[in-house]
Order: sequence, then structure tokens, then C-alpha cells
Amino acid sequence: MLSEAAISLGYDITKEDVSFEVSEHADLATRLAFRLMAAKKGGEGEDGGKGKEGGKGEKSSVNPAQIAKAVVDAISEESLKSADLIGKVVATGPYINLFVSGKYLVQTLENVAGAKENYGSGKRTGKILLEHTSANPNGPLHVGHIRNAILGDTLSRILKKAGYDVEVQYYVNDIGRQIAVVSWACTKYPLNMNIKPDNAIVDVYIKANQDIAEDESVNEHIEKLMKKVETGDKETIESFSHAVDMAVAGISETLLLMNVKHDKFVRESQFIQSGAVWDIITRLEATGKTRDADGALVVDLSDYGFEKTLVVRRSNGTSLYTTRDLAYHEWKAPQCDRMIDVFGADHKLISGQLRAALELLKVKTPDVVIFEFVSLPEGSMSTRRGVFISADDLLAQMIEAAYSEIEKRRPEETEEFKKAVARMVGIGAARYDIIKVSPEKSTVFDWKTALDFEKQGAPFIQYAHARASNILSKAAEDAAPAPTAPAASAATAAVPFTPETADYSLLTEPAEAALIKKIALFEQRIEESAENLKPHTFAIYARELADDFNQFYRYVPVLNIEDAELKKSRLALVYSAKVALANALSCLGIDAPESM
RNA sequence: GGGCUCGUGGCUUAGCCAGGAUAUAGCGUCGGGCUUCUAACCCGAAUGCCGGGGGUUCGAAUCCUCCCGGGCCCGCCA
Repeated sequence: MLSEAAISLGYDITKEDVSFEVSEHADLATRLAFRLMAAKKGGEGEDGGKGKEGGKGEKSSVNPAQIAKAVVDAISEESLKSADLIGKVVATGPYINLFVSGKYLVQTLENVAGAKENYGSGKRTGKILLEHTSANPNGPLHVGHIRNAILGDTLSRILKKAGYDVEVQYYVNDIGRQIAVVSWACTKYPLNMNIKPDNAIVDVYIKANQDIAEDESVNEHIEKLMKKVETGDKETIESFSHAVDMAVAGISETLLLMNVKHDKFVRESQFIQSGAVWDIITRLEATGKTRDADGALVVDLSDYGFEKTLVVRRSNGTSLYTTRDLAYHEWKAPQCDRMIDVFGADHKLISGQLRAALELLKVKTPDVVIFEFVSLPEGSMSTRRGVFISADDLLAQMIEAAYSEIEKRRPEETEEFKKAVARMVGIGAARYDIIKVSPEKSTVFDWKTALDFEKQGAPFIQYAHARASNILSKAAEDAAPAPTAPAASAATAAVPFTPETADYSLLTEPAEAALIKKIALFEQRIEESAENLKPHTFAIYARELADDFNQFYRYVPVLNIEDAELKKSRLALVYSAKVALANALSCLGIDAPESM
């Protein structure tokens, strides 16, 4: 419509030149006028170039505000009519602002009612293999790992919502040096079977590392174990595997508590046993880019901009994490259209080298999502030194904090109710606090901030959902009163309501329109978030949605009105808002309580 | 030392990739709102040389460059 108008004025543009953005001044805005001015100035020869010598002297006689006005004036009557979702187009200064029509709002609510829990789903296709968390099984997850877990899990939910077929994997290091230390520690020190198994493992792991620091000879034992495992010694493999099982069991329990789901736990050792690792090494050698360095085999990746070579085989003949990771990615590549890895900032260099080596082998490379570190006020965390705050501790304290809140607010409720809500709110708050911040910010963990339930965090969104649920359940009660209930008054009289039959055009309050418009943006925001691999942008959308619902809740009564038709329509809107809120929370891995 | 990354009111933070309308929101501070669907809510106020200098541009928080400060990496660890 706008391009037609611009063309009619003699501008040489195509539909693609018209781009829109969201704006606080309009539902949709375009800076088309700026483009047109630039195009005109650039002259005949150049079209989107910078026009490095063009612009200076010849000041254009028209300014963008005039162009904008001219374009809007040139929009033909029937063109505006045919775009029936757009209600109004105005030029404000150099901007052309578009406002949606009532039909757009009605259509949005019809879509929600039709789609329900599928509302907001995108149409993307393709299979994605997403790897996240993959913490070493040498102890419990700590607060650094949960950034990985929550980022990865939220990303997987958003990608699924966008339409992709997503399989999530945890890559288990069950064979490296650290696991050899764990295994050795398990034979030297007794395991405390009365505590969570990952905690029992880390206790002995820390002791073993102290031993190594004090006594060099321990390293010889460790190395012997590594060799044995790579050459297939059954007993050693079983001992490793037992220790790994314990740690993984504990880690899984923590992940489950956080609503983090993996489809598969893939063990590194399988790539040793299958011979894939040695096969990779042979093919790397065949590229001619490898060489011997003091007995070790290294790959020269200088063609890819890496000065440092990459070691793929130790001088003692054993493989390294990186080598096994190459085999893992080669294994994954044919199973999917796209691989995504979520790694901590410490993996930045190595993941770049991994991608380069995969390219060398002509294997599809993964997209890597990097998040910066979470450190403690006294410095960075270390499982080995026992310097960390475990995820379990954090989550337990958050649930406890949520419990005391619910105790304060709803003392009359049952213990079961309070416990359930405390879990939903505590975990939700933890997840939201982590996901709302963009991953490239490094953070310092602080108990006080962590346990301070930030306003407009997860509880805020959950509360909006609970409010919507409450209105709907009250309406249902009114519609089917219990035999003992007093007769309903006129204002609260039963309103048979179904989203399909409501007259949405009655919803004309500003707060109603604002809420509907926000609901309408769901799919777009999901696709944006999925496309950019930025879950935090969707977390912000969920908050905005709750914000608009709370405005509506404050200013627009639903149950206490006389007009039955209007009540029906508003109930339908509340229903749509509840669906949108529930779907948004689900994408964030946060439970949506009916009451809290 | 080299590479990557971050720096936005007292604190936390969005916007930066694809430069444009008074820079987003929360906490904290100050003031207001529960006989009306749960106040984990809502409304209002104050608070910003968008780390600093230079450059590109009609226009820079956004692009380029140098500098300063924090984080991460530069292992035959993962």
C-alpha cells in the first residue's frame, strides 16, 4: 500500500524497501520517508550505496516530513480499504504511522480461542539438535551451570514454539581426566550414601584434588586409569561408569526440579568404543594440516584465523575432550538440519577451533550460544576446589522464600497448596531472574539479590495468570451455582460464555485494546527470539503481557457489570489473556498457577 | 602481552547486529490508592554528558577508531 503510493509519486522503490518497526507512537511505524530522501539524493547512478561524494553540496529541496505527508496523501481510497487490518495511516513529522483496525483486534481473539495452547506457535520447520548444560559429572550443578541449563532449556522451548523439531542432549564427559580423578577418589575415600549422590561424589573429588596438589605421584595413577579406559579395560570402565552414574543421577534430579528437560544423555565414551575418535584423527591427518609436536598430534588451523594449533591426540596416545567432541558433532550432523550448542564463555576459543576443525572435515558446524560467567564476590567458582554455590542450595532457598511469602498472603490455604505454589514461584523466580538478562553480561552472584523477589519477575507474570484464572473460575461458579449458594444478583448473573460466541467488537476500552494488541504480538516475538537465539527478548515480552493484563484488571471490571453481552466479551478477553500468559510461561519453563 | 566480551540514573537492566520521534523497565527513595473480579497489584514524582576522546552521517546509546575499567580465554584440562 505504501509502496504503491510512493511509486505513484515517482519514487523508484519496491515492496522490500518498506520496513516496519514497532513504536510507542503507533502500532506500526516506518521511516520510509528517510529512505526516499536518501534515494533521491543518491541520484540516478547509485541506488542504496553510501553515495560517498554525492550528498554534501546539493541540499535536497524537500525534507522527509514533506515526503511522508505526500506519501500518505497519495494512498488511494481502495488501497486503504483492501488492507482492512489497518485502520488509519498518518504522517507525523518524517514518520508514517499505521494504526490497526478493530477487525485486527477481533481476529486476534478469534485466533487465540481457536488455537488455545497452540496459540503463538510459529511455522518454522527443520530438526534442531540442541546441546546444553553438559556439566562434568564430578559433582552437583552450581549457580554457573544453571545459567547454562536455563538458557538452553528456555531456548529449546522457544525453538519448539517457533515450530522447529528440537531434540535436547546432555553430553556426558564420562572418560576424561577429571572423571579419572573422580573414579580414583571413589576407591580411595568412602562415599557418603546418606546424601544426594552428586554431593557425595564432589566430597571425595575435592579430597582427591588436594591429594594431587600435595603428591605428584597420584597423577601417575590417574594417567594409568585414563589409558586403561581408552584401551577398553572392563573393570576400569565399570568403575568410571559407576561414579558417573551417581553424579548424573544427582544432576538429573536438580534439572528435574528446575523443569529442565533433556531428551538424551550422550556419553563421550561411546565415540571411543565405536572407534569414531580414531577415525576422525585419521581423516584429520589425511587433510595434511596435522603435524607432530613433541609426540602429540596437533592440527594447524591458521587458515581459519587461529594462531594456536589444536591438540587432538596426547603424546601418550589418548584422546582429548576436543577430539571426542569432534566425533560427537560428526555423529550429530546427519541427524538434523542444524546443531546448536550452549556453552560458557570459557569455551569461546575452543568452540571456534572445533568449528574450524569440523569445516576442515567438511562436517556441518554448530551455532554456538555463549553466555558469560557467573562468579562469586570472592572470585570465580571451582568445583575442584569446592568453591561454589550449588544449584540445589539456591533453589531450596528460593522455594523457602516463596513459602514464607505465600504463608503471609494466604495463611488459610492448605499445606499442600502452599507447598505447591512455593515450588512454582520459587523455581519460576530463579528461572526468570536468570533468563531475563542477556547472556553476554557477566554477573556476580549475591544471595541477597537472588532471594529478593524482584517485582515484575516471574511472580508478577504468574500473578497475572492467577488473576485471570480467578475471574474465569468465579464466572464458572456463577454459571453453575452450588445448590446451597444464594441466588445470583443481577450483576453476577450466570453468563453462558464461550470464546467462540463472544462479540469482540464490544471491547473498546484503551486497556482492552492495548492488551489485545500485546496478545497479537506473541508469535512475532517468539519467532524473533528463536531467530536471534535470544530467549531474554521473549522473557521481556511475557512481562509486558502481564503488565498489560494488570492494567486491564485495574481499570476494566469484568464480573461486576450489568451488561451481559459486554461481560461475555470481557470474559472471552480474560480467557485469551490467560491462554497467552500460560503459553508464554510455558515457553519460559515456568509453571502457571491457577491461584497463588 | 595478544584475542573475545561487557560498560546505559545510587543498584540491576532493555535498546546496539539491520543509525532516526521525549533512551526501556525494575529495585531503592519520595508521595498517592484496598466497603469494587487476590494490593505478589496500580498511579504519580525525582534521578541519565548511554565509560572517555576522536571520526563517519542531515542525524550516533547504536557504525569506525583510540583510550580507560570489569569478566573470560591464550593447557598434551574440560
